[in-house]
Amino acid sequence: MSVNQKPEKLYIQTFRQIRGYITSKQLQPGDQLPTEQALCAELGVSRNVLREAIKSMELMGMVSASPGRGTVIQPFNLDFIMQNVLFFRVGEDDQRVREMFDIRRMLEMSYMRQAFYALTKDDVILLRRLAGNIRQEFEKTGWFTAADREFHMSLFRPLGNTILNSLLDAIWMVDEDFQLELKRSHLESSVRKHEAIVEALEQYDFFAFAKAMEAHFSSGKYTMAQTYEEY
Amino acid sequence: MSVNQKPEKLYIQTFRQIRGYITSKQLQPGDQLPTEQALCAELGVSRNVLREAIKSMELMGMVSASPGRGTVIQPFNLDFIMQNVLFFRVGEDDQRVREMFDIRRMLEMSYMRQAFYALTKDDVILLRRLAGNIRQEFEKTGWFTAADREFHMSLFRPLGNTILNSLLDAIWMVDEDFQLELKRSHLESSVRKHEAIVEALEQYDFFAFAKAMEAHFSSGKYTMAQTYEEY
DNA sequence: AAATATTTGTCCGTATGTATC
DNA sequence: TGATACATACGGACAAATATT
Repeated sequence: MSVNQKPEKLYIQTFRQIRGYITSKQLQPGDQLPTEQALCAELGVSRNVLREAIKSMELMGMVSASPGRGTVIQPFNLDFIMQNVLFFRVGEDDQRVREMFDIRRMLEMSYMRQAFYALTKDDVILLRRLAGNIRQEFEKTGWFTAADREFHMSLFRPLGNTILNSLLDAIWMVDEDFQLELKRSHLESSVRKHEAIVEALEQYDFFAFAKAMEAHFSSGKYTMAQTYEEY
Repeated sequence: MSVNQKPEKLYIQTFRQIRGYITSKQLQPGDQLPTEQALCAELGVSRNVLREAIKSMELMGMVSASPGRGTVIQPFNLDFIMQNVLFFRVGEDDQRVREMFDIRRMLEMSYMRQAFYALTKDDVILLRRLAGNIRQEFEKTGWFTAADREFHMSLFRPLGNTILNSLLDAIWMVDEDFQLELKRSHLESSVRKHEAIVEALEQYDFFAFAKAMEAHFSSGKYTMAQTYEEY
C-alpha cells in the first residue's frame, strides 16, 4: 500500500504559482501582472480557478485589479489582514475588546518616547489643530471618535513604523464600534487631556508629555490594568 | 454635481457578508457554513462570486472546504497568512521584520509585570524545563528557535490575554524564518539569559526578572531602538 | 470627442470526484 | 452497493470599466 499523497487543490497551487511568478520576476509595487487570459494559458488552468487565486490576493491586499487596466502589485500593507483575520473574532465579546484597548495603551506608552523625538514642528501644529477638532466635534455632537482616532494616529505616524501603524489602525477600527458606552463626564475631561498632550509637545517637554499620556489613558475606558509604571 | 459613490466589487461585499454571517451567528470552529447553493440564494450572488469570497477565506485559514462535506469554520490560525503573505512581502525589505521584533520587545516589556504576578509555581517549573530545552537544543544543533519560542509563549500565556498571545504568536512565526542570521556568540549568551530569567522567577524577584528581561532583549538581534527605560 | 480594443466583473451550464448515509 | 449532497473544475457568454487610437 503506497502513501496517498493528496494533491493540493488547484486554486491553492495556482495561488502559489502566481506568488512564485511575482517573486521570481522580482515584480515591484506598481508593476503589472499578466492578463487573466495570459496567466490561464501559462498555468494551464481555467479562468475561474485563476480568479479564485487572484481574488484571494486582492482581498489580502497583495494586488489590486480593475477592468480595462489589469492587475497591479500593491505595496506592503497589513491592514486587511489585521482587520479581517487577526482581529476577526474580536467584536464578539467584550473581554477581547478590552484586551485590544489594553494592548493599544501599552503600545502607545511604549512608543511615546520615540514618537516624541520623531515629531516635527509641523506635526505638532497639525496635532494642535486636531485637538481643536476634538473639542469642536465634541461640542457639536457630544462625541469625537473620528477626531480622536486621527489625533492618535498622527501622534505615531511620524515614527514611520508600518506594522505599528497597521496595528493601531486595526484596533481603532474595532474601537469605533465600542466607544458608545462612554460617560459624558469622561469625554469632557478627555478633551482637555488631549489638549494637555499638545501643550507638552509645544513646549518640547517630554516629562510633561509622558504625564499627559498617562493621564489620558488612566481615565474612562482605559482601565483594564494598572497604569504604566516604572519597575 | 453629486458625490460619486463607487460601489464595492461584488466579491468583496460578499466576503464581508459571509464574515458578518459567521460573527452574527456566533459560529465556532467546527461549525458548518451553509452550502454554496444556499449562500448564493441568500446573498443573491452567482456561484463564481461566492466562491471567490469563500476561497479567499480558505486561503486565509478562516474556513476549510471539501467536496461532499461542506465548508467548516477553522480555529484561529495565522500559519497560511504568515507563510504566504507576510513572509513573502517581508522579504522585500527586512525593515518590516525589525519593526515586528521591536513591537514584540515592547509588548513583552510592557506585559512582563502582569506576567510575573500571573505565573504560578507550575508555570515556573515549566519555564525551568523549557530553559533546559533551549540549552539542550543549542548544544545539539547549535540552534534553538522552537525552544525559544515555546519559552516566551509560556511566559505570557498565563496572562490569558488572547489577543496578546495571537500577536506574539504571529511575530514568532516570522521570527523563525529570519533568525538564521544570528551569530553564535549571541546565541551562547542568549542561552544564559533565559536561565537568568527563570532564576529570577524562582526567587520571586521582580526586579531581577525585569533586569533579566531587559538584558535578554538588549542583545543580538533586538537592537532596532534604544532599550526600555523609565521616563 | 468619439469610437474601438482591452481587461476585468458577473453570470450560467455541465461534468467530475468525494464524503455521507 | 447505491443514492444523494456537496465542492471542484472547466467552458462560454455578455456586461462594465478603463485604456487607446
